[in-house]
Amino acid sequence: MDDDPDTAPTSASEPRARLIDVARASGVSKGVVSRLLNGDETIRLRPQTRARVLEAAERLGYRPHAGARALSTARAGALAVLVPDLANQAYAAIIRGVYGAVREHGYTLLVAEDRDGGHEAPDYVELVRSGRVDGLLIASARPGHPLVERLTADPGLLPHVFVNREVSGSDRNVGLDNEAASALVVEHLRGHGHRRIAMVSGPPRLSPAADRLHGFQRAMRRGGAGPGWYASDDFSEAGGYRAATRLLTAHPEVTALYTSSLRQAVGALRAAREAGRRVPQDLSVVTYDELPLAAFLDPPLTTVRVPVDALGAAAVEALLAQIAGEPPRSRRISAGQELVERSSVAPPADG
Amino acid sequence: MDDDPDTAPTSASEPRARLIDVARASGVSKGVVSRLLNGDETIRLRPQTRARVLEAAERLGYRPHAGARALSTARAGALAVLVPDLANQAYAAIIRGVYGAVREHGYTLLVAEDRDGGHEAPDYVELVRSGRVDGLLIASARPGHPLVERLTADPGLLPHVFVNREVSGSDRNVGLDNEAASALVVEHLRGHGHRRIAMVSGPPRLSPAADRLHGFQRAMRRGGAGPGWYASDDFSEAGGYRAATRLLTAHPEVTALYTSSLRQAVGALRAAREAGRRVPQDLSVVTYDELPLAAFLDPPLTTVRVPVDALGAAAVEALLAQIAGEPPRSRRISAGQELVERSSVAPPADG
DNA sequence: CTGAAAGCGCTAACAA
DNA sequence: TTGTTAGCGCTTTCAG
Repeated sequence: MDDDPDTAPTSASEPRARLIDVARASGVSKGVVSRLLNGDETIRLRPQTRARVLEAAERLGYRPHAGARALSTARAGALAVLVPDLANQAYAAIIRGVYGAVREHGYTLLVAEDRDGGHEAPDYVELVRSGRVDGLLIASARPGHPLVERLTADPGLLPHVFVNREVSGSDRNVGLDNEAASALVVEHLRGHGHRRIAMVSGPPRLSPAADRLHGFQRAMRRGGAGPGWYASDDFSEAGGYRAATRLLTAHPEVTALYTSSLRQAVGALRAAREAGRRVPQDLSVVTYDELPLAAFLDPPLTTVRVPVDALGAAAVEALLAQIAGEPPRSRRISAGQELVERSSVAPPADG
Repeated sequence: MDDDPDTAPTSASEPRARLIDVARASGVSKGVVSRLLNGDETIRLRPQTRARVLEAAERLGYRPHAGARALSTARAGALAVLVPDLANQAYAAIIRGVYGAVREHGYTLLVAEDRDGGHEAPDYVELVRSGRVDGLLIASARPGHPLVERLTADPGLLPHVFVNREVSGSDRNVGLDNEAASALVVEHLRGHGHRRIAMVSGPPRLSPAADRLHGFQRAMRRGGAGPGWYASDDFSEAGGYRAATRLLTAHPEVTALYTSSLRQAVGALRAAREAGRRVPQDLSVVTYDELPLAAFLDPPLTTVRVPVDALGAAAVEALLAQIAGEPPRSRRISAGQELVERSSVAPPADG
């Protein structure tokens, strides 16, 4: 993969080496070079020929032209990932997970921000139809999203998977076990003696939010303490602030708060301050999203870490399988969730 | 640009329409369609022919194949932007700025994370040499970076600009006026009566960090209060924490802190807490990076906003000019900096 | 085992 | 004003 910058022709004036240049330099035909370089198993060269070709390719710094290849194979060799918000670290984590997997498969990744109120949204379908990418990893699904609606109406339109956010009715969802993550939190809190737990939930129509809430309620009921309270709002700081404020005023007896995103946690922390409640002495807080910031908040937050890399890998594999013509199927990653304990959880004041 | 999803052929089975399909459907030749669709001025069709072609293209949902076009024009129609850290909101802002400009020029943008300790770094040169993109917007430059060194040794290797982080000796830097931003902060603080101001600076070898520090010192001297104190560390939460701690213990007389990034500010806030200093009563804080999080910290932080969109636009323009064959030249955006006042600044306790 | 040649979809130079 | 045609660089089938 790597080439040596010292031997490769790097000067601007020097035109890029083409397949035919390598062929000529090594005294064989284009076909041979192509097949060899692409790892064609059926090709049987005598060792010295093979070495000669390889050496020439190396020496000339040969790189296949992506466009030419795309033209003749009808494959772009690239995938695109759509995230709703680039400024959100949680999506950066998803992108990284996806990126690693994409590279491992020798593909290029195109990252696009598919914002909610996005001005005139770019046409992602076009990305595929123009042959720039072979398929879409969609992490920005939401009800009413034009692309999602088009895709649910006609799933065969283009290869795609929905990452993290599931689309009901689709057989191309790749997600995490959000319910289990919530259960982990509830168990942790109960283990510390909390019974009156409230949850700051996300937008109810977004599947991860709904699943986290559902998991929370199930775990609470399982613990025999009723479903607990909750308030839904945006995944943002402002959303967390509002929801936590509502919760804390309506149910002052709450001793622990579980927020659905780190950004919400930041807002909830502010709400707690304004309500005059110290964390963790007067209120314990646990949040979804294990990110560096969590360790630097006041106090450092206990979080649930979820296997984002595995998510990315699974999503890419599902998409590639689809591109290869296999029938689509949804997947859920459930292993690898864990609690990261810091200092935002303490036993409730009244035991 | 937009096509109507209802009339365009969306079914998977339907093969994509090619240029020749449009030509046949409208009874003209490929050349005509190509020239018309590409806005060739010299072409003079009779109105009804033109309408017929346009209608056919629309009806068939024609999208030029990016690879084929790249092959015949020797242009990919795409650019790549390299950022050091996707999880950093500051770079998300840069990406957005760049993205807008790229779209306006009808190009596609490829976002890549070019991490410092990045495992085996992908070969970004390859991105260009393989014809996948036409040039690189590099926001991840740092001393010792292999790509940067290669590019300074041989700038003609590929079209590129260094965004935000300048590379000394290069004539392809597009940056902000970091010194002016710092001056703004110092003036604001002095206006509130502060004289003993310290700065939490970034890695000294990164140009924005050095420039911000330099601007700080100049502004301080200009105010006749000596250069002020400073401590350098990473742009991260941990870096801000360490530097602020050092500053606060070595110079307890400091009444105001200026941090070089929002992440540093988060760490500095923690350091202040641990030093028993309330913000802003005992210590005022102002930071670089105007981002949503700033409003939700405790207390909400006063920040400097810098014109990131203009940065992106200028960078893209510079790169496109270079691709078009114009001689490269560096640019600096200086207008549009402003202070966003929140509640982390108060007059010093001792006047 | 290796070479030749067709063709992927598009642009642009040249004819008509 | 519009049509024809020769590539762009690569893969792949089919001969040799």
